[in-house]
Amino acid sequence: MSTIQEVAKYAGVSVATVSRVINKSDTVTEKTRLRVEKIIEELNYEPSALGRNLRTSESRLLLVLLPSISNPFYSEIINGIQDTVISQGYNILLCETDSNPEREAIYFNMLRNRLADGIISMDPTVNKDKLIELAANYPIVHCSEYDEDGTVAHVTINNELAAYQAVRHLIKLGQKNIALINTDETFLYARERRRGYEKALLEFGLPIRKEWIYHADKLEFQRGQQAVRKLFQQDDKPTAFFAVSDIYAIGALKEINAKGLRVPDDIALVGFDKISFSNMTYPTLTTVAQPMYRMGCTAADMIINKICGKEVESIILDHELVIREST
Amino acid sequence: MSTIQEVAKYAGVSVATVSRVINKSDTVTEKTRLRVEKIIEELNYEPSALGRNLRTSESRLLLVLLPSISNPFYSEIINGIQDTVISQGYNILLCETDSNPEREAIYFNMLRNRLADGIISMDPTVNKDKLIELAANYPIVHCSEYDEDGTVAHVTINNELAAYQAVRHLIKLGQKNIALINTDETFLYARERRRGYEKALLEFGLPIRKEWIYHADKLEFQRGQQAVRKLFQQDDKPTAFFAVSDIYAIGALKEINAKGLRVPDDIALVGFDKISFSNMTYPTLTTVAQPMYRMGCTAADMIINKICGKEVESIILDHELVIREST
DNA sequence: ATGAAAGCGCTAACAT
DNA sequence: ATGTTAGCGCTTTCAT
Repeated sequence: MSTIQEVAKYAGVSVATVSRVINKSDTVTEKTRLRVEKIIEELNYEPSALGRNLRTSESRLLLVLLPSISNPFYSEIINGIQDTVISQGYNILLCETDSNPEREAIYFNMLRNRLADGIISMDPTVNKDKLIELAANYPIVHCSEYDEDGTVAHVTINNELAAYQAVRHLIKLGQKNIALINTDETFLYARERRRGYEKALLEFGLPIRKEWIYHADKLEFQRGQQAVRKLFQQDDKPTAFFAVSDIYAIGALKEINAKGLRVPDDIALVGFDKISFSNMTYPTLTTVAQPMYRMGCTAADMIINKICGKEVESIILDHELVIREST
Repeated sequence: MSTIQEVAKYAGVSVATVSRVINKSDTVTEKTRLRVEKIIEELNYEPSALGRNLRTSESRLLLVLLPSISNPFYSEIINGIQDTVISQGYNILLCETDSNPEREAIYFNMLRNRLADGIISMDPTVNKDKLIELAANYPIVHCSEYDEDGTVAHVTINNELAAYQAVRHLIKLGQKNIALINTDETFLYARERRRGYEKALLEFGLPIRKEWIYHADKLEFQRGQQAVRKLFQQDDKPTAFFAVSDIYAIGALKEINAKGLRVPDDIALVGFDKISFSNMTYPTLTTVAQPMYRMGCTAADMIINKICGKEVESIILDHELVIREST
């Protein structure tokens, strides 16, 4: 690997001039520029980001933290982020945390280390204190998930309202026995969606039955199957399910079909996220669509503004209930 | 952010000693070590990776290139990589290329830049010349996909054999009219699996019919639906499908169901990859399982060995035909 | 056991 | 328009 020194030497100029050529300063004569560029080409020289970053103390790298890449929900968000940051000269690196505090700490450290300029986190706040402390000194925004106490700027949807509308939709269809398939309530969205579910029930005079609220721990299809199995073991069986993720809804659907019951005639079902799978099931899934691409773009704009020292406000985007065959 | 200088100053020692404490050198007295550690704690000091990397010229960061994170096939591979590299003091950054040469170039440059120590690529070789040139000077291994001309070490399965076995399975079930739903043949696995498909047909005296080989361009469910639609427009209709990805197979299944045909009675169907969703469909999908986790571990071992200057050999892992309800 | 000092590759302030 | 030089934060060699 050649260095700026070698380029300078062979081009017969100083390193400063080479640096000027690389950084497109306009105070270099055409002739010099061409000579330097020729040498750069010949030596196959590439400026070391390490040296540059150490000097400028910026890396133009953004970290995107996500619990797991196997949830297709994140894909579109990432596309939005990617498209937005690239146009601004940044790049993103995806960091899978598994919601594991140790892994999270590694990525947090990359920020303190100056290896990255900012973090877009889609992770529930595993290490809350650390995050808040970090966010005070470094650019961090939350996307989709966020910290309820609210010191960190975020972009998200109104999860409570979305869940409320989904459940109200079921109730208006005549459903009275609606179970909730929820995820781990360390996720804020899980807590919010439960609230929306409960609010809808209360509003229509339906009882909130603890035994009809199922908590899955991992976001896997199998957990949706398990949920249905468990809920159907009870004497009083629900006739409708609201799942906080399409992943669970798809698992639930599989189990309902396996029991010989028909959706939506015997059992109604609503999911959340409108992942692409949700349109491949039989029947297709009623679900809540989030503006994922736009959410990604927004998060990207926010983090870049933050890096530039601007104040950024949290943003709530619109969602939409997409009614398909399962209700 | 505090620096090593400040720590040295407050601890009343030289920066060299602080460095020794950080790097756990054993030539520091207990007493000094404790004093320095106390100051590090107090100042909330974190060594700058930038300074360190510039000095040691290593980053302990590995890049993992993948075409798209929305294909669940990659998830398990990444888990394998992650688990392996962490134990060796490395970290990975996921880079979504969209098989776009420009994006790929960005990540290639991170390697030349010394921002990363090595690349595990699951991308088809978009920019072949560049890759080969790079691989000559930097640690790169291919995982799953690879370069047929073979200068870059890789870990993969025998795609041709796997496809052959899948199709043979259909033939032994009495199927004579088997269509292939393939992906873009810039992917080597697409070319190999087609070869396996053709080999099986030839071996059992069945004709290879060009019009029964469908090429989808993007890896989306919809393409599987389209494939079936297209293939069914023909006068001579296939009665079985071999799809080179579960994604296509799932789309195909949806379309077959929509036509009122039954799987496997009317139409038989085999997929590839054994993604988790392939067990959620009705009926469940016969598919080819790859040892994804192990593939990830192997790729990780290979790249680390390469970084350490060792010679590494390409490796072929075993696959397995998983027979389920769709055949 | 510890310190002084060089230097990794680069940018930018200052000098010419 | 170009060169000289300091210094970003760290590790490591060589002295002491």
